[in-house]
Amino acid sequence: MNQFRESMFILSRKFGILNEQSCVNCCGKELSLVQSHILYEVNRQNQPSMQDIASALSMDITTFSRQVKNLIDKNLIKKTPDLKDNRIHILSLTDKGKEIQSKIDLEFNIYLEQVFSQLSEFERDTIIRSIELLNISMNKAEVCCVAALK
Amino acid sequence: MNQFRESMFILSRKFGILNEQSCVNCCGKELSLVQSHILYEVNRQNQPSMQDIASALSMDITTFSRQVKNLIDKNLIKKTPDLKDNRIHILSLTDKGKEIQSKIDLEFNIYLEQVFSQLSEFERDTIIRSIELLNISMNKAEVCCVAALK
DNA sequence: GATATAAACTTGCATAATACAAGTATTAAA
DNA sequence: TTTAATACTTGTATTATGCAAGTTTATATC
Repeated sequence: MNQFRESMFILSRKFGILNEQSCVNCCGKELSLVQSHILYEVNRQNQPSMQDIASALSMDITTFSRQVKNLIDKNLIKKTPDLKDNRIHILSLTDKGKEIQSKIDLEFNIYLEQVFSQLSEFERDTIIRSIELLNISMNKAEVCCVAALK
Repeated sequence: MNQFRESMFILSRKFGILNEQSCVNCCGKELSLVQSHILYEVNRQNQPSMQDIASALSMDITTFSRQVKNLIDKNLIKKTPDLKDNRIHILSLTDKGKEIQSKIDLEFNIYLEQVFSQLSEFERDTIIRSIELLNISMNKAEVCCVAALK
């Protein structure tokens, strides 16, 4: 139990560093880690609203609103009013946003390949399935506060 | 590869939320998440210096220095000069710090039990070993920037 | 159809977190 | 005995954060 928490703590931190490094390698100080997360998540989701992304990143909506403004100023994100409900703003990446996003992705994959090259096919599969299994059981367990993330 | 990143992204975020919730449940607004991480890490390591903890949490040393000051003001942490080298300050938890730390631990374990109760003994072991394996291969791979964390 | 309620954001504001530059104090190296 | 390096601290400016209170649009109630 404690062993698990400790390992997860370290893994999380390392994963964070990989993300940070990928972001820095790509864009230096032009883009913060949080902003790169927003690009990542907007790219990942389908026609997401502000709420969708903010809650996926568990960010306060007001903080998020301002970060989106920053990203629009940098011409990385677009905000389109929803046709059915004008309160909702759909987020999407601009061409430049897509470019940056895939550049970060590339940087990340370079690191990831180094990590995975240490492992056998079987180990890789086991790890990926383990992480997915863990996510699933977290979804089941925490109805109250963690269920929102999929 | 992308599947891995996506699952890890979600897992990291959920783990972060569990940590945050444990921290909030324990101490409300008395303690920030970062501060709880410091307590956790000081408790985990043996006679750690400022540098040790700052780098384990990949925090800037100046930011860390100020957070330590906050925690000393809250009477949760002690700073003792190293006998052999007076530049180095060894960190340790005060009694109150230990108390808070184990209270957060308790909160965290309640969540964790809910998660693990969804899983079989075998699944649990596989998950834990997978995460450890992943940590090990990350250590091997990233000599440059991630190797520091153990 | 008018009014009340709620949802999806935005902005004001005060506080906390961050990191660079430049400092002090102590130890190690030349 | 200088010189350099390490371990930390403080000054300062910038950014991030989140609550309160706002606007605008949609939904529910009568």
